[in-house]
Amino acid sequence: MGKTPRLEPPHPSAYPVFNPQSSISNLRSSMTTRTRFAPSPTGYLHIGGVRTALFCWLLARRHGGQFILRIDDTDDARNRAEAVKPIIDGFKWLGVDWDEGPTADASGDSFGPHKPYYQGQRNDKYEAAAMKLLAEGKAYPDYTTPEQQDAAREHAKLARKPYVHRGTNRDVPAEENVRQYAAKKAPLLLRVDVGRRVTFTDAVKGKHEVNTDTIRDPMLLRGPDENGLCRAVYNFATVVDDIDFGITHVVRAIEHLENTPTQLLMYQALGATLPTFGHVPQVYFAGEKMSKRKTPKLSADEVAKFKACGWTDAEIAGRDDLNIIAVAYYKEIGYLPEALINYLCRLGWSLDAETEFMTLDTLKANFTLDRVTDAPGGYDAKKLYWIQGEHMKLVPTAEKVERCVPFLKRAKLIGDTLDDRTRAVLTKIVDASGDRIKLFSDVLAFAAPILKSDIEYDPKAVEKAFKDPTAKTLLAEFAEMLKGCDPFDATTTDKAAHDFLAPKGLKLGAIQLPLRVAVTGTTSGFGIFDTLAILGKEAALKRIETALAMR
RNA sequence: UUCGAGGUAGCUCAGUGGUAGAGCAAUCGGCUCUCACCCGAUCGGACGCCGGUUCGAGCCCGGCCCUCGAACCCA
Repeated sequence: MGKTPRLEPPHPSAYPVFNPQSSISNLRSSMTTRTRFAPSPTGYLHIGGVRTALFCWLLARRHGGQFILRIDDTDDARNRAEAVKPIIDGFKWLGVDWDEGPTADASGDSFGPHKPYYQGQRNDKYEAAAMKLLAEGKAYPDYTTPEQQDAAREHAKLARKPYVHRGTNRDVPAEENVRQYAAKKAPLLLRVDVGRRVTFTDAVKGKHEVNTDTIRDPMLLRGPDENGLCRAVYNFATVVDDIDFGITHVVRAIEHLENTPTQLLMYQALGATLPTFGHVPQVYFAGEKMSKRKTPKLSADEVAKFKACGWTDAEIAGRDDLNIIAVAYYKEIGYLPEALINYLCRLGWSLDAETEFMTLDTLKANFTLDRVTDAPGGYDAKKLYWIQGEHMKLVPTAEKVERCVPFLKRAKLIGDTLDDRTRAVLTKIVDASGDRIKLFSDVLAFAAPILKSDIEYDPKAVEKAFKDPTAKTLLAEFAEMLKGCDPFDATTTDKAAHDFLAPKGLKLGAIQLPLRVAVTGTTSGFGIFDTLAILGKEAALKRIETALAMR
């Protein structure tokens, strides 16, 4: 060990830190927790990313700090509003709010003391930081040709050794490098001192130690592009920004763990205090990293569900984010944001040995990095669905109605404006449906048979209900009794049914199915007497008549 | 190939040297009006393998196996 530099994270009270770009952050309270989530604009919000973002957000909220959103678009081709919008919309839907970052309209503007928060708009800062390192002799231009580098890489491969790149001007004096770089731009590399060890403690994964011999001289700035612009590479842009923003906890996906020693050297070169790092394990699907490509397309059932919601085949086909990997899918099929949040947080993190269901308040009050698990977690759709059901039980009827409305409108079961009478009917339907509505889109299955004026009889249901020839006779007799029911409410018709069946020695089962199919066209639904009541006497009797006349 | 991270019930996770746990799923039963809800029960495990330390190992040590990830002028 001896003279080995140790890059242990400081005690939290050591914040705030050196900040090369701004003096504002030096005024921060030393106890502030600042976290960030930095998605690259891919055009959809990945649920694995959401989980990481949730951890960051919860950490900031728990400690009264700030959560910052940053768009990592150093690869400038991706810097387009349409690629950012779905990400921002996803967070808005989830209710994950950010204290600084891109504006909610995804116009490319930012808000907050360190704006802009788009890396594509911050290259001047990266260049300034890199020039400082160049002048100090900590960075140097590399004039290695691609051919030379390929050859070196091939050589290392044959020798079965990892390729560790060192550039041409590594040992050239600082002033000379400044002169050469001014004359001819090239990739700018950080000089890594060999023969040293970098150690750090990850808040999730524990102690890590790396020998600098295995760390290549990392690129800070790329060589000039066709416009002569030298754009920063991810690793460097991230470090410059995290320092500038005063990030205290860098929580990100495990694949960044191996970037960390390199970034630590950058922090050191820039003279900055280190944040705490926490690397969270991946979300798996079927045993590997969850990705759009590996994830199943919509099932036939799901497609049917979307179509019932009023989607056309073309609309479904036109949305590549209708996929369990993207947040949009959950929104469109009617999940509750708090259920997705609960599930995602539970995936790879635990409150204790048994708690599965957690409200947002519980999460905000209890989230800690040290209970993030080491092992990757597999996505489990059934578990999510169960959690959804649990959260749905807590939603009051009025709110449930409100949140079902967009689905009913889309399916054209109700008009664009909602009158009081329709709202009253919907309330009755939602109320009668009870816990059967797991997803908001489920409301359609219960509402459609009642709201549609032209009843659609499912042939299979009809077959099943009237297979027994006595069914129609019974139903016709019972219809006569229904005519006399006044008021036509569930209690009255229920009593009528029992009065009708008891003398015959029959139970409700004898008439339940034919009656249900006659008035709804399907075999399932909520309570049959609730159904009759919501339908009203006239419509109910008319439907029974129609059913009796069939075949 | 090199480096890194994992492996406890079908799945997600607890288990911090002292008799292997929870939820979900599955199966069965009860309730009811079909489903859902609710209630009850059942099924679940050589803790990846081998060895070592220990009175005692899922936990500590060593080796191996398997899985995943990284090794880009991607992020």
